[in-house]
Amino acid sequence: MSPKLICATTELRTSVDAVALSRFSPALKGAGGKLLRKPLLVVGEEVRAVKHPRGRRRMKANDRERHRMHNLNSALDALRSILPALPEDAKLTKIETLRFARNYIWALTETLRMAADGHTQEFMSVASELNSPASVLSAEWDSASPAESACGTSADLHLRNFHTHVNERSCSMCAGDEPTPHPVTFYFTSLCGEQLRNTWHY
DNA sequence: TAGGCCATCTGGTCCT
DNA sequence: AGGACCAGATGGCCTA
Repeated sequence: MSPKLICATTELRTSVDAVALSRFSPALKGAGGKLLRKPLLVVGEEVRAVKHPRGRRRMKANDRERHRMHNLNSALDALRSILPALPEDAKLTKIETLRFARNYIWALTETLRMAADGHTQEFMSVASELNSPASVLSAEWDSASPAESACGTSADLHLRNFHTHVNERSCSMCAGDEPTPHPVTFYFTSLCGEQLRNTWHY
């Protein structure tokens, strides 16, 4: 027998007070169409939760878990906000955000490495030739493996133009190496930092 | 309608 | 004991 739902969502107190049973609750839409799930109060469950320490502990644990996941999502949003702009409607999914960030870091590192290797002039020309990321479909920015993309074996290449230039030179990624911070990176960050920002941030 | 993505709940495990 | 973290389960929404 399913729990009996008693009160309306407007009568809810804090999520700590309520027994959260989102699977039984109607979905609510917030600003921007974001899905809001308010827990419904189930009187029988609440009484049980108040009476039994175990139930109360569970409610607190649920609330903490909810809060933890919200923090995680906030961090992901913060990460999305510093990645190159994409078309308005193309909000990256969680997995896409993480992969894109990894690839983006790798790409920037490669850019700096090229500059550090004495290809400053070429680096500048490559940088100036880069298309706006906003003009690239989001799918092309997402890739499971930067190394795959660099080797041209992945269908969904990201930073296509950039990789083209990298591939023409020696590509450490093709040897299966993980991208590692280059000592000279910091030197060039201070030397060319402004130009990099202008290139990659829109 | 199936599949992808997401939010939430839940129980287990580890740590302080 | 209680909190943090994790993975599995579940159900809602959206889109092709």
